[in-house]
Amino acid sequence: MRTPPDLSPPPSASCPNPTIPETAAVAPLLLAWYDRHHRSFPWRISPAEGQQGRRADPYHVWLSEVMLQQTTVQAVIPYFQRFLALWPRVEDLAEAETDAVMKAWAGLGYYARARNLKKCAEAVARDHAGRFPDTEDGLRALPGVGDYTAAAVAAIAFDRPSAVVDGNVERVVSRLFLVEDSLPAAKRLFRALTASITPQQRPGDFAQAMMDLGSTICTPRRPVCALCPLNDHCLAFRSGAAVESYPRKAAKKDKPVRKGAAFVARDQAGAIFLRKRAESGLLGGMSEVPNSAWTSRVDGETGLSAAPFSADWQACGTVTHVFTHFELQLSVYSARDLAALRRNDGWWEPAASLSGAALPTVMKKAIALAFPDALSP
DNA sequence: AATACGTGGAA
DNA sequence: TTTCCAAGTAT
Repeated sequence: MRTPPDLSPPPSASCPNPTIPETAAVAPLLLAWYDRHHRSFPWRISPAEGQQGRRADPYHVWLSEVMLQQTTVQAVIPYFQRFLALWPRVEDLAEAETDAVMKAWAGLGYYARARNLKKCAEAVARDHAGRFPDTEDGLRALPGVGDYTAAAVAAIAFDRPSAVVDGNVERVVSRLFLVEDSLPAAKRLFRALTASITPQQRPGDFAQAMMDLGSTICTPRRPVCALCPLNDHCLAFRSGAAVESYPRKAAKKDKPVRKGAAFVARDQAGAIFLRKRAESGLLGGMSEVPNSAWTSRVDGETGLSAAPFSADWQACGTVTHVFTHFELQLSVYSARDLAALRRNDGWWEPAASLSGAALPTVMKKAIALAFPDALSP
C-alpha cells in the first residue's frame, strides 16, 4: 500500500461528503477501460504494444505534448505529421533554421512554444547526445517543458509514475473527489490527488487514459456518467451533485478591445511587403505586414498616418481577431502595383511563397481582405 | 499570484 | 451570437 499523499488541505476539508474514493480501485478500472476504448494518435503506441514492453518514441511524445498545450488534437495532428516529415529526429530539428520552424508552426498559435521547441531540441542534441532525459526533473529543466509536459513525457515515454495533471485530469479529479476548491489556486491539491490514484504499473497508459476519459466521457458540458468506468467511485456522481459544475474556476476577466491599422502593399509581380516582428512578446519572431501599434486608447493612431511609406492606400475594411487577452479590430489598407523598391525594414515576399511564410493567422486575415487571392497555394 | 501568450471549433 | 475552452509555460 502506498503512503497517503501530503494533502493540503486534506480532501475531507474540501469534500462535503466525508467518503474518500477507494483510490486503489481507480487505476485498474480505468486501465481496463483504456484497453478497450483508447484513442489512436500518430504519436501513440497501443496499450497492447506497451504491455509487450514497447515504448513510444520520446521525441514524438515531447513534440506532441508541446503542440497539444492549450491546443486541440484536431489542430495538432497535421502539424505533427509535417514536423516529423521535415525533421524526423530531434537532431534534425536542432539543426533546422529557426525561421523554417516558425513557418512550419504558423497558424498553431502561442509562438513562444515554437521558439522554445527549437531551443529544447538544441539542448537535447548538444547536452544530452540526442536522448531526452528520462526523469521528470531532467525533462523539467528543458526550455518550454513545464510541470505538465515533464510529467507526461516521463510517464508516457519512460514509464515513470509521475502525476500528470492537465485540464482533463483536473476535471476528472475534481469530480472524482468532489473538490470545491477553485482553480488555478488549487493546483497543488489536484497534483496531490492525482498522485494518490497514479499506479506504479502502466503509469503512461494511466495518464493517457485519464486524458481520454476527460475528453470523451468526463467532458466539460455534458458528461456521460452512465458510461464512465469510475462512476461507482465518483463522489460528484454518487452525491447527485451537478457534475458539470466541476471543476470550480475563478471568474474570468473581460477582454478589452484594441484598435490598429495594417498596410498590405503588393508590387507588380504580386509580391507582398512583409516585416519581422520582435523575437519576444505577442506573435514574437513571426512575420507581419506593416501595422500601427494596437491600442485601447481612443486617441491612438490607427489610421492612414501610420502607413509605413507613402502610397495610394485604399481602405479595405476591418478584420476582427480575438487573442487570449484582448480583441483586435484592425483597419486594413491596400496599395497595388507598387515598384518593389528595396527597403531595409522588410522584404517583398513573392506570391508563390506567401502561403508558406511565417504569418500568424491575424496577418493572413488582413492579407486576404486586401487581396483575396494572395494566399491561394 | 497574476498576467501574457493564439487559434478555431463546439454548444 | 456569445461563450467557453484544448494535453500549459514563462515571468
